[in-house]
Amino acid sequence: MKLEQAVGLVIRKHRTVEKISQFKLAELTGYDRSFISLLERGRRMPTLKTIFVLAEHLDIPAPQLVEEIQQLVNSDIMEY
Amino acid sequence: MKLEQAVGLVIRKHRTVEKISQFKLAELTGYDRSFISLLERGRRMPTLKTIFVLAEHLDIPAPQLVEEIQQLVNSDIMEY
DNA sequence: GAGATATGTTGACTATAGTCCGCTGTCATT
DNA sequence: AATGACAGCGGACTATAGTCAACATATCTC
Repeated sequence: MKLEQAVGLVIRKHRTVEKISQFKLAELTGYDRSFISLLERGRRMPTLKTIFVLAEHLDIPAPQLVEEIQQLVNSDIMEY
Repeated sequence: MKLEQAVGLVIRKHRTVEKISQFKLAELTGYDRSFISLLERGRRMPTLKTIFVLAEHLDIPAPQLVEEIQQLVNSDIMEY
């Protein structure tokens, strides 16, 4: 799977687990809601800083977030 | 410590451990040498993609690279 | 002291991360 | 059917990641 897609899936997964809306996550992190949407749909590649900020507010260590992303990238899961 | 500084230190550390020059790392990763220099001096915040590419050619898992960066950020080490 | 290697630095450029605002569609609730 | 919460999506914008060429300095070796 493409890196952008993996990033989006992992972010969305943790956001829904935390039961918060894109709006709320945007509010928490200080990012724009449309940007959160772009990230989750795999249309943007975040900087490392963004990963740290998101991880913090999704209550997950940044390295673990990256780990999950990497596992998705290395998997054979496809999108269509 | 600032995130950018931590990124720079960790990259440089692993590059020197691997005993390769900035030039060589640039060649391996496909990035510009001046960009490697900027990163190591904490003047640029890489995207997550860049982290993955660098990690691959520095022979270290990306999550571990991020882990080391986080530890530096959370430490009390100062630069002056 | 000339040449080779490694890094810093900078200025101008291109690509893309991230903002802001607004409109659309969907779904659930009343 | 109206309202409200939520997400997709667009265009136009600003900030910054990453390129490229060039010059400077330091060190080391011959």
